This record gives sequence, C-alpha cells and structure tokens, in this order.
Amino acid sequence: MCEIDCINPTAVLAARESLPSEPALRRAAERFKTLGHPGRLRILRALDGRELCVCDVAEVLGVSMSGASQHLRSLRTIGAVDYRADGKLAYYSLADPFWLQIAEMLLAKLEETATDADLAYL
Amino acid sequence: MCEIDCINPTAVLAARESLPSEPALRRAAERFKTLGHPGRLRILRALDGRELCVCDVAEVLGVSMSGASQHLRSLRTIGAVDYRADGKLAYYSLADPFWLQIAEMLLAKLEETATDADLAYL
DNA sequence: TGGTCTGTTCATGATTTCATGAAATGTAGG
DNA sequence: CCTACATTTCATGAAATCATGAACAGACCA
Repeated sequence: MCEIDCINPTAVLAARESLPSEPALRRAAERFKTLGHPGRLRILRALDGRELCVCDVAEVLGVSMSGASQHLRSLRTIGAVDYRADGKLAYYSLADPFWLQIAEMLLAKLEETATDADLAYL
Repeated sequence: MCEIDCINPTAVLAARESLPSEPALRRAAERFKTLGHPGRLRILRALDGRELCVCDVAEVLGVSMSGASQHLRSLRTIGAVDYRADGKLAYYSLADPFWLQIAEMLLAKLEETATDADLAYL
C-alpha cells in the first residue's frame, strides 16, 4: 500500500468532501451504463419525433424482438422512453427529451474531437 | 418474426435514415459505458479543480492502486483525464471540462426527477 | 549498484451484460 | 372457445467487466 507521505491527505480529504452521495453516484452510473450501448442509442434516435412498436424497433436495430423488448425495458427503467398499448401493439416513444439531448451532446463532442484515426473509419 | 402489416415500413425507413453512422454510435456508447461506473464518476468529481496521484485516487475510491490505475486509464482513453509524471508520481487531472459537465448534468437530472423510492435511500 | 517506492500491466476468478430461442401473457378475431 | 399474433419474461451460453494480487518497469536515494 501507499506510504503516508505519498498521499496528499488534505487533497484527498477535500476531494472526498465534495463527492456526491454513494447512492446518487450509483444511480447516475447505472443511467450512463444504460446509454452505453449502441443499440440503445440508436433507439433514442429512432424514436425522435416518432413512435415505433417493438417489432419496428427490432427491425431498425437488426436484433430479435426479444432483444428489442429488453433494450426498451432498460430505457424505460431510467425514464427515457414510455409506451402506450394499442391492442396487440406497444408503441414506444421518448418520455423525456433529456436523454436524447445528452446522447446528441456526446455525439457532437465526438465529431468535434475526432482524431485522424477516428475519421479513418467513419 | 413480425408480419409485414405490423411493421410501419415508412417509419422504419425514416428512422433508419436519420441514424448516425455505426462507428459513431459505437464510439459514443463506449464513452457512455466508461462513464457508467460509480468509481469513475467519483474520479471525475475528485479531480475537479485538483490534481491527484494514483494512490490518492485509490484512497478516495477505496480500491487497490491497480484498480485506480485501470479506471484512470479508461478515462484517459476517452480523453477525460490526463496526467503529468513527476518523479515517481503520476499526477492526474481533468483533460476536458466536458466529461465532468455531462456527469454533473446527469446528477442534476436525477435530483430533479428523484422518486420517493429514490429519496428513501438517499 | 541495490533497495525501495509509485505506477502499470498481466493473469485469475466472480459477476454482469448481451443475444438468442422457448415458454408464458394478453388481446383480437373467426 | 380456439387460434394467431405482438410482446414480455425466462433460461441458456458467450462475451465483457470488475477487482484483486503478482509480476514488471522506471525513478529516486543511500
């Protein structure tokens, strides 16, 4: 382990003081992790200004309907999408613009900071 | 599989048209996934206005130095942190305010939309 | 030159995610 | 009632993540 003189104790103390609560961090991390899947980001974009049923989403993603349903569920648990049942169908839509906005922010950031290596396979 | 009349083909087409490129989505998802860990969010906060060496970070997180180093590496690969070597020590700092900002945005969003269940264990 | 210390990388095992297909649920229609 | 269909849930296996300790690399100092 680290020697006592290597650590900067006051900085560690100060850093620890300023941290959000552990549950808040866990919940935030959980939401970032939900966004951390290309298929789910694609769902957010696909639902922009549209509602789609599960098999539509499966078609857009190129995965099974079961897979689409599970992605939609995790997006629903973070409050990103909502659905309305209409007969046999379940129409999903964006529940809160925030989640698409944050995804767009990151996509824009990537374009802005794209390196040559990145651009090579765009 | 889904019958042809269940799918809304024009909506699927339109949705697919508006999607970002697959590599862009993958890279964005990778970055969200990197943010999707409470320890790494804690690092971003801890480095706000400060630089810390690896063992300081390990101390703040309560994990091994090896673990801290790996978290810092993944944050470095997305351009969130940077370090300067000073003798034996490696001082890490925020490389771009964007990543802390987006983390703060999400934390603020959570406070805003906290449910009773959430508040129960805050 | 050794020894010590910080930091990184490697290898391991436990846990979690992810995609699939099968089974279950619920609704519409004959 | 019974069937067909959209959706969800469950169970399986493959792949990725996470945390740890051990091995390794580099810098400092006696």
